[in-house]
Order: sequence, then structure tokens, then C-alpha cells
Amino acid sequence: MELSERKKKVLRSVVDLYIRTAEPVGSKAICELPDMKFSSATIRNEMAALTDMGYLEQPHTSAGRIPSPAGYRLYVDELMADYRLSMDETKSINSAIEEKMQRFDQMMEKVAKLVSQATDLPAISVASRQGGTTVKRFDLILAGAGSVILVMMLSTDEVVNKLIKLPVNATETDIKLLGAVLNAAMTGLTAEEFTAELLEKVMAAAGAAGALVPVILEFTAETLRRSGGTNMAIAGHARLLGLPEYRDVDKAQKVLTSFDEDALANLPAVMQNENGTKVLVGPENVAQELKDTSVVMTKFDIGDGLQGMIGVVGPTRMDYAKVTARLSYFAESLSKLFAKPEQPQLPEPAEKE
Amino acid sequence: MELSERKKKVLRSVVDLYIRTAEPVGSKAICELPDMKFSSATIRNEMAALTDMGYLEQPHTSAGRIPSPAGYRLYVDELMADYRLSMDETKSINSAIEEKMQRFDQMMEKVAKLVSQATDLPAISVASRQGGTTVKRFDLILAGAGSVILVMMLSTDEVVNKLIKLPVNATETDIKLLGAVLNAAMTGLTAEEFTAELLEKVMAAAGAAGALVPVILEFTAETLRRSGGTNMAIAGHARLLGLPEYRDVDKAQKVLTSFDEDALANLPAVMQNENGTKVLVGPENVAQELKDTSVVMTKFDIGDGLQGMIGVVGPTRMDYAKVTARLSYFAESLSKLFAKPEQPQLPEPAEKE
DNA sequence: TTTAGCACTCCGTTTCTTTGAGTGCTAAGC
DNA sequence: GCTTAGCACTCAAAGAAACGGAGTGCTAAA
Repeated sequence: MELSERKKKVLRSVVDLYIRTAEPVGSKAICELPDMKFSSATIRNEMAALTDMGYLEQPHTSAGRIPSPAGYRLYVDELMADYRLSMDETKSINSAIEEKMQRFDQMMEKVAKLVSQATDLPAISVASRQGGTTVKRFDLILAGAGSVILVMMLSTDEVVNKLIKLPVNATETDIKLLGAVLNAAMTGLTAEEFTAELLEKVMAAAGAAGALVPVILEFTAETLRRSGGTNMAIAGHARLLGLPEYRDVDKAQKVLTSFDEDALANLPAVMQNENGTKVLVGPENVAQELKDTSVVMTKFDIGDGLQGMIGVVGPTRMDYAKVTARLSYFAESLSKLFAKPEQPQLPEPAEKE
Repeated sequence: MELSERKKKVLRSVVDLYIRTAEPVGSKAICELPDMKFSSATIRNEMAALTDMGYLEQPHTSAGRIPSPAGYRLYVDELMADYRLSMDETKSINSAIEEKMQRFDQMMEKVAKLVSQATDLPAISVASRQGGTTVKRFDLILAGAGSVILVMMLSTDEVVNKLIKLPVNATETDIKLLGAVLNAAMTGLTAEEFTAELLEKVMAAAGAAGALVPVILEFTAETLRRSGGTNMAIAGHARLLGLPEYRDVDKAQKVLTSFDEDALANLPAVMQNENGTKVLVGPENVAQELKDTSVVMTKFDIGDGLQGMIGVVGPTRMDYAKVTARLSYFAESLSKLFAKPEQPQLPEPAEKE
């Protein structure tokens, strides 16, 4: 069912205002907006309708409305006005990039820092090898006193190993079975394909030694993720605390902790088959800890078989238009930067004008 | 003036208790301690004396006492009991290190993460080339419309350049003078030697183009710091928020912001000529934002001309004994790890016992 | 020199009240 | 049939007042 133009206008206004103020928006505030031709009573009716439809929420009876996740979604998809970057903004982004990218090594950190600065939100920056590494072959060696050695050969021909303590007694046969199961189910998979379903399937098949599966699976995924050349940095943790929604220390802690614990590690996977800018509103995030934050992210090209991604994490009430615009521009500039042959060692001689 | 044994005992007890509880400590609590043979009135007198001497402070008249920075200092230097690591602790540190250090590349991040885990505080980890890089030679090129190009040749024979906008009009002569001053005053210096005094001296000598000096100095210091191979990582931001003193978002934000802004960048310099573990209590920190936090840090050997450092940042009320012990042990284990020829590609075959 | 006793201070908490922004609904107006 | 003015009602947030109790400093006795 389509919303009437007026409803859309009201919804847009509510979201806009809430993004600006972080306070529930009342009917009066809306009807006082410059191009709003109706009285507060009318707006009130519209808002009640939008609430019924699930686009707005009411923190409590006598408060204004705030957008629901569905409301944000609609806003992002259809309602929000384009944000046009000013000359100043483009200039400052470009000069920041040119200035700081002199050395390649700690690049991801630099990028994350710059993105964070540009958006005033915590930012993430990832470079990952396309078409990830996989495991060619698993071997398990029963190693005396209650432990096994896991040996993996990767598609890159690296060999990685790990000593695992046995939580239970397992016989030679159990381990052999487990090895067979691993080789059958988990070879040729990239890090992104290690899902909860896979875990269950393998555990079911592994029988007595099934208890080892979670450890092995996690270790393998982690190894592939890193061997995939994934290099990721997060910057601007502190900016989260500047936002009114994170004056609540517990909330802030939850989100910051999730950063340390790689809750963002699967964002690149989400972007895998996407183009342009992707917005994840609140509960659309897979990671539990991010259920009431939003994520905006964009790909960029590093060349050399590497895929770059930048993104920010913020409150669901985030200035999507502005953030999206700045992020896209950032990605564009970075792509251009990396497309250049190499940074010149010396600038052109000063031209005469 | 020496403190009586009893005063020392009281002071130690106050610090110990405050470290544990984060609440001002009253005379009653002290005299109820197992081996405290005096009444609360006596303790009260002792505490009043310790307050006069500047070792304790009173948040307000009717509250208990908390240690002053001087009190912590004394505690760290003389009073605190050795913390003996349990087998469990050493084991878990060692296995964490062995397990995670499979790949060398993102090592500093890993180390920081592990240290943070082991201490439950934000941690920093730095690897820096010993005997830092210096600038061999500066050149300034006047580049048409109000800008100059700064070209530096480093002791590593790298060449770095930067375009600088002129805030004022400067003539060829001014720039020449500036160039001469830079070459005279700033060649051969490592990043650590770029101090506020140097800045003033150079600015004074540079005359008309003096306005450029701060920019140049900062850029140079930054370049050297990085080219020095300094590689640093911070982890565990979120743990700060778990501490009662940082339930106050503004305080937490100040500290976390300082992490993003390299307030920790000069810690390695502080360690330069130190050995063992160094503790900086509250105001002993140079960085303004860390004036009411404490820092504990230790060096470790990476070999290969690299010097490692690990450290943690926490409230002045921090368990110095425990943190110091864990940090030292960590540093030891890391040194050992790096002293090994190379990580074995496969572990030894399981031994029979 | 130590300790029991006591008056005093002052913070943190709880409880109660007030205030006002915002709502839904009804009935009148265009 | 929309739109709007009016009104009674709700409820969180802010303020005021009262309370309780932990801790102190001081005095006087042991």
C-alpha cells in the first residue's frame, strides 16, 4: 500500500527532525515547519496513522514520535533528500587523502581515521583479497596425552597447524572419522562460507569427536580470513561517546566491545555482491550487538586483486544522506588515488601562470 | 622524613582497599582488616596525619580517604606487595601468545589485544626501530601561487615531500632563510627530539616565514616517527567503560579521544632509556588528557633492530602489582618467542611418556 | 599513647510534587 | 468530508524536601 504524498512528507519531516535533535518529535514541531500547511491536529492524525502502519513509534503515551526501523528503511530508500557535498567538503576530503597516504603500509588505519573524521562516527576500513583463500586439505594427528594436531594446507600452499586439547576421550577411529568429515565438508570453502548451518551439519556428522568441531571451525575461518589478506582497521571509537544515545555507558560499551570482537568482520561478506553504498538499519544487522545501530558502507578499488571497503557505525538516527554522500565520495577519491600509477616522488615543478 | 611503620601499613591498606572497591576508605574499614591491631580512632589519627603529609585526600568532609598521586607513587615504589603469577596465569598468557602469533604481519594488533585481555584494561603495543630515522637535508621550493614545497631527504635515503600553503606572503629571501635555519637546527634529530623548545627556537630564527615552522615541524616529526618504522596498535577501548571511574561518559570520552590522537605516541620515548617496568601515576603523564589516568609499560625484544613496548592505560586506582607482574611476564614471553629462530612449520611429533 | 564516646557534617537516596509537552477525541467550521 | 480548535488526560523529567548513615574531629578517660 502506497503512502499518500502528505504522509510521506510528514514521515520525512519526522525523520529529518529526529536526526537533528535526537528528541521525540511532536505534531507541533512538524506543523511549524516552513512548508507545512496543516494544523497540528491534522498532523496528529497523520502521525497516528503512520504509527499504525509501523513507520513511527512512541516511547510513551505522552511523548512525540520517533522513526521505527521500517521508517528509517523507507526514508533511506525513498524519502531522503540528496545531500550535495559542498566544495569545502570535497576539497577537505581530497586533501586529507593526498596528504596522508604517503606510505602504504599502515594504510587501512589511516583510511579508517580519515573516514571517521569526515563523518564524525566510528569508522571501519577493510582491504581483502578477492576470491578468498580456501583449505585444500585437513589432517588430524592424534598426539599422545589427550590432544590432536590439526594441520591444514591452504589454497595458497601455506601450511598452518594448531594443537587442540581434547575435551573428551577420543579414539583413533573417532579422529579418523572427523578428519574425513572435515575434508568432505570444509575444503574449498572461503571464510564467508563458514556459517552456523555448516557448523551444525559437520557436528552432526562428526560423531564422538564432534566437540572439537566448533574450535576447528573457528580457527579455520579465522585463518582463512587473515590469509585472505584481509586487513582491517577501526578508528574513532571515542566519537561514539559524543552521541546522545551513547551517554548510556552500558550501551556504548556493548557496541565498542563488539568492535574489539570482530562483530564487523562479516561486513565485507555482506558487501561481496553489492555495489554502491549499502545501508543496514538497526535490526537489519546480523551481529546481535549492532541491532540498534546502523551501518553504512561502500566499496572501493585498490587494484592488485584487492577489494577495499569503508564504512561507519552509528546510531539508527544517523544523518544517512550526509554520511552516504561523504562515504561515496571518499570511496571514489580513494579508487582514483589507487588507480594512479604510483605516488610521484616529487611533485611537478611549479607551473607559471 | 620517613614514615613510621604503622603509617606505611595504614597507607598500604588504604591503597589496597581503594584499588579493590573504588570507594573512599574509612577508618573503620581499615581497623577491621585482619592484622590491624588498633582501634578506628587511632587509625583516624594516622589517616589525618597521612592527609597532612599529602599522601591521602578527602573528597569531602564526611567521606573516607582516597590516595593522592603522591600516595600512589609511594605505594608503587615501596609499599605494594609482590604479585606472584599463578601457574594458570602464566599458562594462559603463554598459550595465548603461542596460539595467536602464527602470522607476523598484524602482530602489534594481536599483541595489544592479548595484553588488553590479560589485564582487562586498554592496552598499547609498539614496535619501533631503534635509533630513529633523522632528516639529512631540507629543501624548500617556492611554488608559484603562495605555496612552497618542502623536500626532505631522510637518513634512510628516502625522499619525502609536502606542499605547504603560505598563510602570509613570503619572499624568495624569507624562504631561503627558513631553509638555512631548518638545515642548521633540525637535521640529525630523531622524532623524540622535536620538542616545544625546538619549535620556539626555530620560529624565532626563521623571521618572516616563521609561521610555516609549526606545520613543518609537525610534519617532520610525524614522518620520522613513522619512517622510524614505528608501528603501534591500541586495543581494548571498551574495557575502559567497564571501570567505575569511567561511568562518566565525558571522562571516558576524553581518554578515548586521546588514544585516537596519538597522546600515547611519546610513550616509547619515555621508555627509551628505561629498563624493566615503568609506572606513570596520574599527573606524571605528560599528555594533558592522561593526567588522571595511570600508565604501566615494559619493553621487550623483537630482535632485528626493533624494540617492542607494551603498556596499559587505566585509572590511577589500578591494581599496580597485578598489572606490573602480568606485563613483565608478557614481555618476557614475547622476547623469548622472538628469540626463537622461526616459528616451526609443524610441531614436534608427539612425545611418548 | 590508645580508645570509647559523642556531636556534627554532608552526600546519596528516596519520596513527593510540580510542570509542561504531547496525545486522542469530540464537535464545530469550511 | 476534510480540517481544525478545544479540552481532558497522561506521563516522563525536573525540582524540593526529608531522611539515613557513613565518616569525621575532638575530648576525656583508661
